[in-house]
Amino acid sequence: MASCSLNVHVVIFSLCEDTLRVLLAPEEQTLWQLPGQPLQQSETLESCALRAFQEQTSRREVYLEQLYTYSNLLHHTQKQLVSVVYFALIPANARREPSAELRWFSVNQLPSLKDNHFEIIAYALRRLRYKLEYSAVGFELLPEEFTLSELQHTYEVILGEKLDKRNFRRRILQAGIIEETKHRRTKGEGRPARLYRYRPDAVAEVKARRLFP
Amino acid sequence: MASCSLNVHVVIFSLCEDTLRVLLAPEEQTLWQLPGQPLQQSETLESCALRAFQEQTSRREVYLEQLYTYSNLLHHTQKQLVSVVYFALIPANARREPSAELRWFSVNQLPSLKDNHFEIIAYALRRLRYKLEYSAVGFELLPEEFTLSELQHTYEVILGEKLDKRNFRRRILQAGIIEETKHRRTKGEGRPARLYRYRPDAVAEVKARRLFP
DNA sequence: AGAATAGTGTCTCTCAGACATTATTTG
DNA sequence: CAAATAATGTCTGAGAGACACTATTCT
Repeated sequence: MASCSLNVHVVIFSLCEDTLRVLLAPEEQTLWQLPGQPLQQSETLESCALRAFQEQTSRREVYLEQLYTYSNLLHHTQKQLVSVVYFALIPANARREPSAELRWFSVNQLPSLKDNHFEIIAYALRRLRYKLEYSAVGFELLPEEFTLSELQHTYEVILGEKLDKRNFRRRILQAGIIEETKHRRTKGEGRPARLYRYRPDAVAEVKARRLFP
Repeated sequence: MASCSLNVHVVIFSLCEDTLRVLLAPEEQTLWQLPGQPLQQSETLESCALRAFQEQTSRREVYLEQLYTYSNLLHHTQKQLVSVVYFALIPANARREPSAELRWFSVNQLPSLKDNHFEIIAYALRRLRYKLEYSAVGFELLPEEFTLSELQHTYEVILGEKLDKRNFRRRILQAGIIEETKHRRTKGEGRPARLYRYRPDAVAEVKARRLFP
């Protein structure tokens, strides 16, 4: 194929101040876009996606997952636009001040976006919510050690609903994917909370209920 | 990016003679590959995928879903190979004799495959099995009207396990995604079976059980 | 002592899973 | 009437969901 520009974009989620946020780059005037770049000849799609937000995190390990590949026909220029989109999760503590002109936007208050980037973010959010229900992806937004209240709060922010504390604890514990540490965290107020950590040997994906059959 | 060849491949599943099969094209000697072709400038990814098996089916509507996008660095040629893979389902009755040199292979007895096509098929199969459990994708392999035994058999072949007849019927019926027709089918032997049809207004995706609520 | 947050147990109701017999047709 | 396939109902156990009080720390 003659002229195909292949770009890789990343939807980067993080939790700031009780809202789920997405990192966006300015496009022009009041128009924003997802961070992204053209695929280089010497890299895989994944390493290109990694590069796209490397400066945004101090973590070696980052949750990164391929989301979807979009194609757009730009009729006026007769150009074919192909974009491979990833989504990534960054814990608040591993985040740096956004470099350049990048800014964190709440998923509930997005600015005007380039191309179909709004649709892409909506899809990424749906996928994140969906994954939360059958895998252990929620930990990726938290520091290595966390309290159960923090974990529950993360779930609540992403799902956009309140959860029952006792049911949450019961299930997350008997799922066997986190383990106690010897540490506690105190906010200076109230009873200090026990810290937990994700069990690296845990089976993160759990079988979903079978609907059919 | 300078030289990127962007191909679209399709994993086409169908049910023949009690086995789940994949349509493959000969590559060279004893090596086979997934049907595919380079993306044209004037088409979207999806229409390119559709084109890749249009001659394989007489159906207007075909179940087609994007699977994953793979990138391969071919070190010796310094070329970048990007392949967007779709998977498709064709009902046995809508299938034609494979054109050209294409052949249907049982997923349990695949030949030697080009590049990472074995991995791709394995992933497509995993996805198909997974989808079967929370969506109504099984109908896409059957004619418009089908008996419950045929439907159950489809599930059994794909999942590779026997299912309980009563539980299967109970759940598939109370899920409300199929409806009775007035027709019956008889094989000439045994009691004729009632024919059902997929309800086009049905909500095919059902909520999965929440693991971590 | 009061404020703040952490931590804990029970009951009910739904639904998945196991299981065997009767009904209808054809030759 | 024999053979073949279709169709149907019940019981049990696991777990999701609703719900309120006690425990620990700090000031």
